[in-house]
Order: sequence, then structure tokens, then C-alpha cells
Amino acid sequence: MCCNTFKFVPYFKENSTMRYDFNQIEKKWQDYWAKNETFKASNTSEKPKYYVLDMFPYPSGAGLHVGHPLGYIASDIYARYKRHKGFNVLHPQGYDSFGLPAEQYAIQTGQHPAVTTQTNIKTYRRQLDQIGFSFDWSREVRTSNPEYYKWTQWIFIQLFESWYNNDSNKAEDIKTLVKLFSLEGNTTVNAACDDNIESFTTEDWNGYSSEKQQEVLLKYRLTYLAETEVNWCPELGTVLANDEIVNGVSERGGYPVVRKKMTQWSMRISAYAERLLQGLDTIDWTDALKETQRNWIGKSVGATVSFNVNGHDENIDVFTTRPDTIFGVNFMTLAPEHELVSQLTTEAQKAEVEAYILKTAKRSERERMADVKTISGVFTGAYAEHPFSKEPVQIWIGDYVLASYGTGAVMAVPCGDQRDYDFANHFGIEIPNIFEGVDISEEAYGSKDNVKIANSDFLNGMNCKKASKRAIYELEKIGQGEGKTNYRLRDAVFSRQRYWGEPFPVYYVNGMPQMIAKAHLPIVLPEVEKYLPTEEGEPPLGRADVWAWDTESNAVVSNDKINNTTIHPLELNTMPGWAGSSWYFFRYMEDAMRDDTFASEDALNYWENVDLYIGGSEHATGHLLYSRFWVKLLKDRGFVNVEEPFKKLINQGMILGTSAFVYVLHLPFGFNFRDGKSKSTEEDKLAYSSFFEGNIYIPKTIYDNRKSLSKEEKGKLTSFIDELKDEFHSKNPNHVLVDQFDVFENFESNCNPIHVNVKFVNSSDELIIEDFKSSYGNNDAKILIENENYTVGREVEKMSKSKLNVVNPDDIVADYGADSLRLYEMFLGPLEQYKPWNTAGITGVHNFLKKLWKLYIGENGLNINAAEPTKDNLKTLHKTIKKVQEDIENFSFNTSVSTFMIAINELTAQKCTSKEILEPLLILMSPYAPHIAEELWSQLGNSDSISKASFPEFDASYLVESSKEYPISFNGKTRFTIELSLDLSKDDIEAAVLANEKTIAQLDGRSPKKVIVVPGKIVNIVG
RNA sequence: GCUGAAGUGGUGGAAUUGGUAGACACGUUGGACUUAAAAUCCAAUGUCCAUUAGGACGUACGGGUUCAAGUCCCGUCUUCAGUACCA
Repeated sequence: MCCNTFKFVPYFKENSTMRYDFNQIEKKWQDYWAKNETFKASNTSEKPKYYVLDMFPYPSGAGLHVGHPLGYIASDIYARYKRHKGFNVLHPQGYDSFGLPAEQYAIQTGQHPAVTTQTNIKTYRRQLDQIGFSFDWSREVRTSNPEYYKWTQWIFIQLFESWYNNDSNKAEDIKTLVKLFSLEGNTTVNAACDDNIESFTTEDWNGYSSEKQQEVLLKYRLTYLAETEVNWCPELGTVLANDEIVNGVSERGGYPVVRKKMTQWSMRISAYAERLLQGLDTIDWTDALKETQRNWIGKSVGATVSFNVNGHDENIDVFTTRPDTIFGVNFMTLAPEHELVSQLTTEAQKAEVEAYILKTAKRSERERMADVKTISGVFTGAYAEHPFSKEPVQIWIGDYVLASYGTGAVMAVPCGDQRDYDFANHFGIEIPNIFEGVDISEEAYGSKDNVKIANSDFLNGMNCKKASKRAIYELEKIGQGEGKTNYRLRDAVFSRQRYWGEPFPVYYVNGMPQMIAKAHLPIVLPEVEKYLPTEEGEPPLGRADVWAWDTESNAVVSNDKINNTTIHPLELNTMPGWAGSSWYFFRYMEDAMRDDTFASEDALNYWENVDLYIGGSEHATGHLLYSRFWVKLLKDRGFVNVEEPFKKLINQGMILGTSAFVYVLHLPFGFNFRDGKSKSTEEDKLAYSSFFEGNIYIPKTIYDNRKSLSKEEKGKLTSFIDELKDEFHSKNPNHVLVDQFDVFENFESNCNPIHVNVKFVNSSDELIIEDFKSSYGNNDAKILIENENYTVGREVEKMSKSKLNVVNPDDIVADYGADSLRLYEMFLGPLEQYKPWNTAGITGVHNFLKKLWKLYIGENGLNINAAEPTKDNLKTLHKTIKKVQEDIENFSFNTSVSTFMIAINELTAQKCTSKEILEPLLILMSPYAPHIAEELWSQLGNSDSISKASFPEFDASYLVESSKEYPISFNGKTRFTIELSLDLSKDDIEAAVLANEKTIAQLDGRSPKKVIVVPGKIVNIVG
């Protein structure tokens, strides 16, 4: 190798003006679209509307990699297709620009998050623009802009001013609740509210101080302040939502999370549990996604049962899905944290119970979840009374019962629940059987099917369904229970102890939260010196000097003016990441960016909701659930007209990176120096370390066989090491290296794979050694080369910086063009699927575009004329129209790229020059490869953008065939084909096939038992 | 454990209602052009047997239904994703 300026040039640039100069063409048309506002949507149109939306990106500092645009390309194709089909399309884009990374960067560098966010957005915009998306940028949204978050704050106020009426099954103005209280007290009100609400009468209410009334109302509002046990992440200095925690550690950063009590804003999403569940049936989402949301909502139908405790006034309430098994109850278990535990425990058991509580409290939630095998618990010494049999029921505590679900207590039915069964077995509690003819000596019988209840008084002989109904009826009769539906869905904590988020429009008067009137919004994020929590543990906004609300001037004023009469402190928390993303799709509808409404009524009525939403499945339980919640609230309060935000939703799969590995052999000071002296000197060590600055790399083959190296491989390694020694010696004549130990001892642990940047690997998986060595830290690498090459290992992994497998779309666009990138991303495979990126494959679609170009533009210019199309030409065109249209409507974009290739291959072979064929073909391709389509379209003499052209009409008559190559099979195995007219009847076909000489030869004298003829399809001869 | 999705050549992936498995590409091999390389073009390419003609096998595995199964049914295994002492 002598050439050290080698660079991979994917395509030889001819010196002709007729070549496909994608860089020039793409720039030209991107400028044209921007200048002419080609994709600007109008809020008034005769055409039907269609709203195509991408989940907007968080502008991270790393910029886009090739995986990011996948969904955008798909939605862009669909948007462009819909325009060709005569729809008025809204296809906007924006940025989810509040968030943790910018804040953490700010903490590290002191750089204001607004500044880094601005920079990152610039990069994103440049990267997006060069891919040629048909976004209407005039409607761009940034969640961190005050003009935008003004409305996020406003929606928060609407939630505060709302309560959920379970009778009308919708949210209503809090004023209606106040009115109800003053007329009827709260006993007749059926509202979603906190659990621990005392009842009061009209007189009580009217006698309450205004502060007390505020306090009560807070328990009914759809967003409320509550002392909640939250997931506190000390490392991040903030609270995390359940869906921001993965396997007990924070989703971002992987830091530990602990439980902590804090006063926080919460969203009463649980009020909407049933509607969120029901709504799933009305929308066109994948089953997988709907199922995930159903699980998250976690509806279970059953009953609450109230047990009297012997010798106490207290009752213990439990929730069960199996009221039919009530007679199987012979003990109950409380969570260690249950509030009644200390009251109930007898003197005798006290020490043991307290020790147990202490022990479980020490274990983190995570440990408790991880360890499901160990059975532990302790008897409280107390007994409850069975509601029907009046038998005593032992009360235990055990950590298999979770305080956070249901009532934190269970009625144990050891014969019907495996956990209760195991618990009873472990502690020697009796296991009564209440199932007819079922053996429970080995395990509990958990199934509801094919079983009748026994030993259960009035339930005997009934099946589960009937028995459940009857049990609930009887419980209600004696006032010790009722039918109840439980949901797993918890209210969502809405406060974050962060800087870079929406400030709350809230100030506090004597500790009671007050909303700032709409007219004074937005409340703009204050400046702070540092983005860390304060020394007192307050959120970063605690560092702001100007962060108090003056109720007279209605302005944010300096903190030192706080007098608690007219000037009050403002809220120090900010809103979570999902606040801004829960309603942004409405803001895009507004074309004038009006300041007096989040979107005008006309705009909301016209665009309604998102017709097609494309994004990643990681938002299944976060963004997609919260958005649905907020939309329902806005609907209930009359601000929008739709119940669901996203009619159809597609999750694009992830594009994975193909990581490359090289294999390092560690020689941990494995050499002695022998230069006549007995000890090595500092000089020796320096010589050694400067020689071995780089790693030593061994071939993959040797690494793969590291457990049992062959003689040959050992020899190779030995001579490589000897070479290194010689080289060392020649560079350091005063020094000689000798082995300190046998390299082959513990060889396995002395070598391991490390990631190598995919930039240094060619399409044959060979390391480009020059490039690799010229990179930082590798110029002194010692590489054992086999057959003149070093082959890297490959593995498919998530694309990430740390895995050195990131492919930047900028490079792809520069080398192959945006149209190639768009086509290739689609060509890789089905949209929803996870698939690895392999840059080498892009030559396939790139060559296709060059072929396409050549079909239209010959050496002497345009190759197209008014020639009458041939039958074959028309057939190719129309079968392409049909297939592409079907594919786009089924979101099967990969197959339409193949269809284009087939069409161009066929038309090239047909030497087609007919404008009548080649012009409509461009429209078919323009959603996929818009730049080349625009260029050729204009070269054909069109003056308007191709995006304004209507989609070609499919005409089936061009595809009618007169004959068919029938596959002839014998016993289901195809042997040969015969061409027959499609006019033939079944009998004619049979006769023709049987008369054929190949058939006769195949039958070899046997007579067929049966002949199956499917006209137009196949002939099968049995016998 | 539960829920959902998926398993097809060396690779990415095609295959309407069951009807010629492997479309379209990548890669590989051979050839043409070239001083050479790149680019371009042509040919071959599921596996095995056979000089040819042709044959056998083949869609994770084991069964079944059918004239015919990648596709339908039963069972098993594997991978991925979500979720979990949820009472």
C-alpha cells in the first residue's frame, strides 16, 4: 500500500452535463420549494383535509443519525402521496425542546440551555432540509418558546379549574362543584377525588373559611397538590415518573431511584381510566400498542370486602377479583406499610412484627421485586371476622402484598391463589378446599373455568361467574362490601425539580396555590446563576432572584419584595417533559400563530385531529397516554371537538447499527528487559511504553478460537510476538525484550473485543488500516494481519456514539444524495420492523436512480418523445400504478421501491421513449425520490412543481392477458409449464394438459386418479 | 409467569383469498471494456446428487388438515419488545 490519500469514492463523476448530478439537483429543488412555499398548508380549501404528523424530535447535541429520519421519510411519502391524490395536507414539524440533556449540559458548562437548544435546532433543521421533506415550516412549534408554553401553562390552569363528575362522566368547571357543595354538601357528589375525604353538609361548607374551602377543593381538582411518595433520583436531583424508570434505575443515565415523600403537583389521570380504555376501541393503532396501554391502565373487576377486626373498631378493606372464593378465606395479609399494622399487633407479636417491618423497609423496592422466590411474613396476633361464617381469620403481614396496589391488604384464599398457597404452606396455615372435585395437594387452583364452588354455604354448586355475582349481592346486603373495579393506572406526578421546563403559572398565598390569570401569561422562565438545586435542596428555580408574583402589578418581581400580602412566592418546580408534547398537534393547526388562542376555532374545526401519526413505540405509555388524557379534558371543557388525538398510528422500527470489532491482546507488562543489567531502568520503561503506545490486535479467527488454539495459530502468534520483539530491538538497540510469562496461559482472559469506528471498515468487513492508524490513539497500533487484511467482527446493536457505529445522514447525502437515502431507508424492509443499517447496500438504489436518469436523459439530452406507447409499455406503467398505490396505502414502502426497479428495468429493456408513459411514472416516484422527479418533470417541459400533479389513474384494461403459463404439477410438485389461452374452459384445459407430450412422459403410462384445474392459476395431476 | 410480535439463501428482504418459494437488492464468482483501477455492461448464484438430461431436499422443530401449506390447525423450541409478587 503506497497511497495514503485513498478515499472511497462511490461514484465516478463523468465530465458530462447530462450526468445525474444529484447534489446540484437536490439543492436546486430544495431552494425552489422553500422559495415558493410549495408545501405551505392552507386552512381553507375545497379539498378534503389530511393531517400527517411525526412525533417531533428532541434536538440533541449529537444531531441526527440515519435511524432518525426513517419515520419522517415514511410520513413524507404518505403526505406527498395524499397531495397527489387531491387532499389538502397538513404536514408540520417542530421541536420538543425542553428536556434534561440540555440542562445537564448547562450544569457542566454553564451554557444557558436556551443557547444550546438553539444551536442544536439549527443543526437539526439543516440536516432535515437536505433530505427534502415536504414540511410546512411556517407552523413550526418549539415547546420551550414562551409563546408556546404560554398555552401549556393555560392548559394546566384548565386542569386546576376542573373536576371529574363520574355521573356525567366528564370533566366540569370547578365552579359547578362549588355550587353543588353549597347546595348539597359533598355526600351526593360522585366525583373522582382523593380517598380520604370527610363528608360535609351544606352548612359545613358554607361555614368553612375560604382557606378550608380551597383545601377541600384541591382534593377534587384534576391537578392537585399532594404529599406523595415519589421516585426520587438523587443523582439527577429530580422526581421521575414510573415510565421514566427502567428496571429500578432511571431511564436516562441509569441512576438509582429511591422512594421519598414530597409535595408535588399530580394529574388526576385515573379519573379518565375507563375512557382511556374504551377509546382504544375507536382508533386505528396496532394491537400491540393498544395492549400495552390496556396493561398500563390495568382494569380489574371484582369487589371490595370489609373485614371487622376482633376487639377493634377498625375494619380492613381488601380488593379481590374473586369474590366467589370468599369462603376459602382463612387468613389475610397486609402490606408491612399498612396503616393499621401497629394498632392491630398484639403485645406478644410486637417485637417480631417490628423487626420484620424494619427488615423490609431496608430493602429497596427493586430488591423486593427482584426477589420473588423467598416467602416471608409474620403473624400480627390479631384476628378478623369472616363476614359470613364469622370464623376468626388470622391477620398476617407479608411483603408480597404491595402497599401501592388496591388497599394494601388481601384476603388470602390459599386454595385458589398460588402466592397465598405458598404463604400458607410456608407458615403451616391450613388450606381449606372450596372447589368441587379439585385436587389441591400440589398447587392452588387458579383457573375460573370448569369448576364449581363447594363448602361455601349459599354459593355451593355455582360456577365462578354466578357465585361472584351472588357473593357481591350478599356482601352489599350486610354492608360489608360492594362490587368494584380497580385500575392499576396511578395519577401522574407533574412536578420536576428542574430548570429547563415550563414554569407553573402558580404562586402561593399561605401555602395555598393560586393560579395566575390568562391575561398575564406566559410566566417566563427566570434567569439563574447555576442550574443545580439549591444548598437547601430546593429546585433550581430557588436560585432565581426575580421570582415572586405581585398581585397588584400582575408581574414577576424581585424576591426581596415578598410581603405575603400583595407579593407572593412563585412555584419553584417546573413541568415534566410530557407537558409540552401533550397538545402540540393542536398548535400546528393554527396558521396565523395567534396570541389570543392556542388554535382558532376555525382551525380546530377544520383539521380536527391527526389522521396519521408516525413515531417510535417507546412512547406507548408516556406521551401517547398523556396526550389522550389532555385531549379528553380539552374536549370535556369545550375547547376542542375531538375525543382522541391520533386516529391512525404507526410505530416505525428502529434502524440498528452494524458495530465493528477489533480484538485486543493484552500484554500486561509481559516483558523483561535484558541488556546486560539485571534490573530494568526508567529509561527501559520509557522505551517500552513509547513502543507499546498503541494496542496489539489479533485476528478475529484467533479470538474466536481463543479457548482452544491450534498449533498453527499459536505459531502465528508466536512469530508475530517475535517480530514485535525484533522491531523493538532494532528501534532500541540497547534493549532486548523477553517473555515474562507464557502468552498462551490464560489466553482467553488476555484478549477481548473492542468497538472500532465503522468509518474505518470497508464493505468487505476489512479494516482500512491506514485510516484506522491515522485516528487518535491508534497510530502505533500493532496489527497481526492475515492474507494482507484484518477482518473485523460484526454485531448488530442499537446505533450509539459509544458503540462507534453511528452513520451520519450528512455523509450519505453528500456521497449518494437525499433521494438515494430516502429510497434506501424505505428499501431496507418493512417500516415497523427493526433492521440493521448497512451502507454498502445503498449502491443498489443509487444505481437504480442512475438507470432511471439514463432512461430519461441520453448522451445528447432528453430521450423522450411523443411516440405511441406499446402494449408492453402500458402494461408496465399500469401494473406499477396499481402496485405502488396499494403499497403506499398499506404502508409497504419497501415493496414499492422494488416495483420501481422492476418498472425501470422493463422500460429500459423495452427502449421506451414515450412521454405518455414516462411522465406519469415520475409522479408515482415523486413521493419517494422527489428531487429527481421534480428535475425530470421540469425537463419534460412542466413549469409547475410535480407535487401539484394528480396521481395517475390505474386502468385495468391494460393488464388483461390472453394466455397464461400454467404450472403443471404432479401430486403437488411443479414439473413444467404450458402456455394456454385464458379463454379455455376447465375441461378444455384438462384435455390440453393431458394431451401434452410432457404430461404423457411424466405419467409414464399411469392414468391419473384426479385432475385439479384452477383456471388462471394451476393444474395439479394426482396419481 | 403473562401479553404482543417474529423465526424464509451468505445478507436485507419478496410471496392477494392456501396455487410455480426465494421477487427486488446487497454480497460473492466468472467474463467484457481498460496499461491499470474506478465506473459501466453481461452471466452464474438455496443446498445436495448427476458430465448432461434430470433428480432429491428445502420457509425454526414435530405432527395434522388438503389435490396443493411459508400461508390453516395442534404441540414444541428460539429471539425481540412490553409488563409483573396487581390480589
